[in-house]
Amino acid sequence: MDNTIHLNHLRCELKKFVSFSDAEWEIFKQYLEFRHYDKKEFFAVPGKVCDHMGFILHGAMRYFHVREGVEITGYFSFENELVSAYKSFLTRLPNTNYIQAIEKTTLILIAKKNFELMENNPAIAFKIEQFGRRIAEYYICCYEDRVASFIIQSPEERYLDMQKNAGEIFLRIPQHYVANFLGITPVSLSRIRKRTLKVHA
Amino acid sequence: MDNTIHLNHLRCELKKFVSFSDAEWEIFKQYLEFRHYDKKEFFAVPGKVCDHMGFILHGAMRYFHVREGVEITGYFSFENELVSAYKSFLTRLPNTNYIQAIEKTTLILIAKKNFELMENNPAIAFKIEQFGRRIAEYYICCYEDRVASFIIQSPEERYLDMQKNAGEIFLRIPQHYVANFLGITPVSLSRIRKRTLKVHA
DNA sequence: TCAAAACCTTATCTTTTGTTAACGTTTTAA
DNA sequence: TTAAAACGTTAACAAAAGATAAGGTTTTGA
Repeated sequence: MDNTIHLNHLRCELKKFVSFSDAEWEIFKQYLEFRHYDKKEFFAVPGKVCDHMGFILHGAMRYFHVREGVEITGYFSFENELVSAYKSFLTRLPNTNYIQAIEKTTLILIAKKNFELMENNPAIAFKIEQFGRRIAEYYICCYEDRVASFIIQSPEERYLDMQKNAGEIFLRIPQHYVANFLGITPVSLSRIRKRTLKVHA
Repeated sequence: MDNTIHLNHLRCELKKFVSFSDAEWEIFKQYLEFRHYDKKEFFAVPGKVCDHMGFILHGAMRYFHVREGVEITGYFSFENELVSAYKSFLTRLPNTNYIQAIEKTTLILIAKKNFELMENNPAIAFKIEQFGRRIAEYYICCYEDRVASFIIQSPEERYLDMQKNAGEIFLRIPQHYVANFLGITPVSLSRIRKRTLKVHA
């Protein structure tokens, strides 16, 4: 199978973090693997160290914790986004949540050990260091906003914001997952939807 | 004034991110400034780009938003921690919250422009890149836990966890600030305290 | 195709939180 | 030193959310 198209796509998408020279890209792409996940297949599970970072070519992933036997969804990732149990990937400590494909999903993977090989390869070490930094900084910006939303906004306001800014999500994700993401129960989200519908009608 | 002791202290504390060689440290420390903040003095305000990252030698800082004229506290930083409006510092976009000293506080500052100078100085660029990466990765791990706490835990559970793991905070921070940090109102925290007190009595 | 599972809504009841205000104590600053 | 401000608690009521269960629809998978 020829994956050239997908690798070029990846290189292009990664420009929002860092631009690889042709020489660097030749090295970098050697360390990538393609992997397909069926719906409901797991990318990461609790108790195991997360050894990979993935780039989503197509599909979607769901992050969730299990607490007293109940799944609580904390996050989603979609096409052209990265996916990883980042803390575990960074610290090599056992992961604490599940990451699962919620559609048929194809990832391009980078193994932690390959990351480390590149970090020790002078031809690409600096670029990898930049790459890792930009990714981390990008996610910090996202996290800053997300934490602020929990501090400043009510669940209803979070829902309305999400509907405005990420309405697409609702077309692909069951509402009871979205509810968890907003920090509330599915029943509560259903009520909020009913409430806010009347305002617009 | 001789700040050698404080600079050595900083170098030691930064080892949790990265170790500077003697040569690198000589360069790095040239770019640092000391600054004192009186109680209630601002490190960052909304609408202005945050141009510095600070290391707290002593004192404490409070992060808060103002919403409809009301202050909502989102975070604190203490001795030997970093302080910055990180997203603004990284993106050069106007900051959206206040960062204020809540005690007499002394910081060692790095200006963004000095960071950039070092990023372009071959003698230290790689180390700076590593430094920036490790800081970002460190905060990502913190944020991952903090977001999870909002998704998984009730306010009461967050309070009990905080009391267990960061009890020291309560000795220095007014409770109505802590309440915001937990995502609730001061009145609600007061009730939670009363409730949970009875369990232990 | 068809039974099972998943999903969303609704209802009921309980618990928790928000809001506002009052009160007493402590801290602050002139 | 002293008046003002800040702080924590409590009360009363309203609003919102959690828990549980039931019902109907849609999706899934054998």
